[in-house]
Amino acid sequence: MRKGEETRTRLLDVAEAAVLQKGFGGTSIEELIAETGITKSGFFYHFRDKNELAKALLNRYIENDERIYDEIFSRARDLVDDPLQSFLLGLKLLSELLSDLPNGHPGCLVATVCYYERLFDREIQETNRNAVLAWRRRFGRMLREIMAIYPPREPVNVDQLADMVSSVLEGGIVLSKTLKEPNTLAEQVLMLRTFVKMLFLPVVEMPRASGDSTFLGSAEPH
Amino acid sequence: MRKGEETRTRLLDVAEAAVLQKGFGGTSIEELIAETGITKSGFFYHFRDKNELAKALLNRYIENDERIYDEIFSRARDLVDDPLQSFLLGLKLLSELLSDLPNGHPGCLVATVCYYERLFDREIQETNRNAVLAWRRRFGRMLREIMAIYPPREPVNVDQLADMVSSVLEGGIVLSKTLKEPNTLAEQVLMLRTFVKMLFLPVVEMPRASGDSTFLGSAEPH
DNA sequence: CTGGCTCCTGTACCGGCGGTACGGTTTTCA
DNA sequence: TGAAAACCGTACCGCCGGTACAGGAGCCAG
Repeated sequence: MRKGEETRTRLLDVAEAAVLQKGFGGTSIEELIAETGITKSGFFYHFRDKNELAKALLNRYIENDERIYDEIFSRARDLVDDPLQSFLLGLKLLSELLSDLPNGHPGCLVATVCYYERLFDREIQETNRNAVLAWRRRFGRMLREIMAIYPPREPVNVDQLADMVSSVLEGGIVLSKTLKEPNTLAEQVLMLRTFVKMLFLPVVEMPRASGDSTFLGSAEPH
Repeated sequence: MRKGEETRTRLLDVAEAAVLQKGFGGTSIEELIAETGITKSGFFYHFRDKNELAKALLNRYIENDERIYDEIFSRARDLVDDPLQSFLLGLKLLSELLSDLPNGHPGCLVATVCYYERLFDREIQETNRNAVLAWRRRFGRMLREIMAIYPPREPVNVDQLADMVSSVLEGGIVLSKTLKEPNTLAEQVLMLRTFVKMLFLPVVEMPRASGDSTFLGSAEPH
């Protein structure tokens, strides 16, 4: 029992890294068992076929993902009481966590599965769909709390705004990976944070004084 | 010459649809030639290997993508003179175009390639990277024009804001496909539009009266 | 100490697929 | 009409996913 779990975990670790770099179709079982150090029979002892490997991989990824969000936003909630400030802090913490990843975000399995729909059975697609719906509920819950206090400056649909968080994360990952700019993802999260801040925080007429206008209109040419 | 191009185009059409549904690794050459109605020899007459098919596929996709953006935003530019209003109109037109797709957006090849990096040579990855950089330049150019007139309400980096457009599009596609909700993508684009609007359009103290949702805000710059 | 369970290894085999090689054939256009 | 373009047919290779099945090492309860 103990030994089996350990091997299985190692196998999943190797598979996850490979799949995020080459996709499911591009990842061969033989390559996984070579790197894990087991035989083909060993692999098929743990997983009936590639589809079941994908299932286990996706479930594990989603669970881990949820855990991370739980930690971040509950910590933000502990530090700040106001729901808006707490959410903004959570986004800040998230962006810090993302920019601390040494080689950038490795990629999102949900997106990988999404671009592989026809290869897997309905169960996996349903799992994937539920993961995205869980994100919608999670961020939606927090946004509803905010909206109960802060009237949004523009009329917005809560679910769509919640989806915006997922969109920016998924899109940011694609950009970050494609550009090979690890920081882009974290920057996008901060940009989203600016959006939320602007949407809910009342306008304050700041005295035009201090020089905090770092980025304002000036970016590199070209 | 003429016939060859036609077959090649049909092959690329079939391949693009298949790749967006199953990824490169999940798409077999044999299945492509079966649907196109040619033989294996015919396939390898047009493309030396799968890598070259991917290259042609990606280049064609990017060109078409650029063409669509050109059309939309130049049309918006023709209709409205103000750079901000023109950009907002462009986003509106884009969202309409996206919600008019009968089966939703089929997927973005740039994202597919991004999740397949290790499978292709550097040339393809470079092509993909340049496509994203072209998006950054495109939206950045328009945003700079806007910023020359409208001071942003919050300090933002132009490139990061330009990337936000790409992020929301890429992320919206993932969400739309995963949720099987074709409209989600268009909604996300409109949400981004709200962001841009809020960021640049001056605050107007509206008398709390009628339904609010006018698309083109009616305020004058500055 | 023994039997049974978990966790594998080893070997053999199948069919599909990417890719190569190469000769032949039809179609197209100058 | 003739050469180039655009294929077709066939045969073959090696990798890979998957199946089948036999067996073995280690551990733990009775």
